Amino acid sequence: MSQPADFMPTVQALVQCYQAFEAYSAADIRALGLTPPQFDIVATLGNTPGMTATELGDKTLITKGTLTGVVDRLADRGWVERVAHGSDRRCQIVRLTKSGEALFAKVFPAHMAHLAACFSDASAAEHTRWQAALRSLEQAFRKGGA
Amino acid sequence: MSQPADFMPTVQALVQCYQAFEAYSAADIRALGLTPPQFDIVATLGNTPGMTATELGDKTLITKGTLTGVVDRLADRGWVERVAHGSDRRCQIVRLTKSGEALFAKVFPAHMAHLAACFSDASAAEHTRWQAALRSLEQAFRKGGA
DNA sequence: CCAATTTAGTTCGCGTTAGAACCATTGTCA
DNA sequence: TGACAATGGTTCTAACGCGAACTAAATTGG
Repeated sequence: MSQPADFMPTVQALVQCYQAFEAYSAADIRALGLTPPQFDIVATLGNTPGMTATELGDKTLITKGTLTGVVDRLADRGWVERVAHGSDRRCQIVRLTKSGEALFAKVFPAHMAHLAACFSDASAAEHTRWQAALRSLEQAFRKGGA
Repeated sequence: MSQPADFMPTVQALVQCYQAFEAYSAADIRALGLTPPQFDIVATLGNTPGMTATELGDKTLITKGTLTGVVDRLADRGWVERVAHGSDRRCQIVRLTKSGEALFAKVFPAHMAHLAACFSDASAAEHTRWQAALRSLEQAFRKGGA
């Protein structure tokens, strides 16, 4: 049986790593005038013809209740719009407006460049190692719940 | 120069791994009748004589503005109390009440057991590998910000 | 073809979050 | 000692976050 002393350092390392990323990323996004979920949605809608709210929630891991409010605020600022779905009157397509596309063209490359700065001297082998570790750790949590 | 195609898979793996952990952990904590930050505070105060709010915030990574509200709700339920600091009238010591200690004795081992289930067949070598990967990735984000 | 179920989104309650403004107390230093 | 900065907490605002209850529309099964 696994003891707390064995696995807690791993859990703490995960939490601290994530929070370091989150702090680094969020500061940049806020400086660009968006919140992290707002950026997430604009980035997901960029270069697409739009998608249903459910699809958007699946891709961004934002639950539908939260999504309504985030999309509302983006719509208030004129960056996204809701249009009717052709065949299913329950659905609404959320898509970027012209102004939203301009925003995407500005903030997406800027944020990618900001993240790229962290990895300027990371090798492909390091990325492989990070991804392998993270995916196996993720599996542990998914399996544990089963 | 590092390209998004190189590092985005790593970032996505981190986010997904963290969210898998968070979902797994939070579901158990809520079933125990607490929210994740509340558990964090009770766990931090357990087996201690109490500490100042600032210290508590440092250990739990909860900002002071948020901490006031979380401690308020824990105090409303009778699990923690604020007592005056002997020498500095600005400080308040937050500590578990008798009832809070009983809660800690119940929920802390329960949650540790819940997490342990994820790692029942993880070797010490795997933990070492996970921690090394997470710490080096964390360094990338901290260095990037400098 | 109609009742029962499912699905899409919104709304609501409660709690968390960061950051900024604010007050009281303490520390610094000239 | 007396202005002035730093520190400890609270309060405020705007935005998330989840789960549950709710409405409307579509699907399914008899």
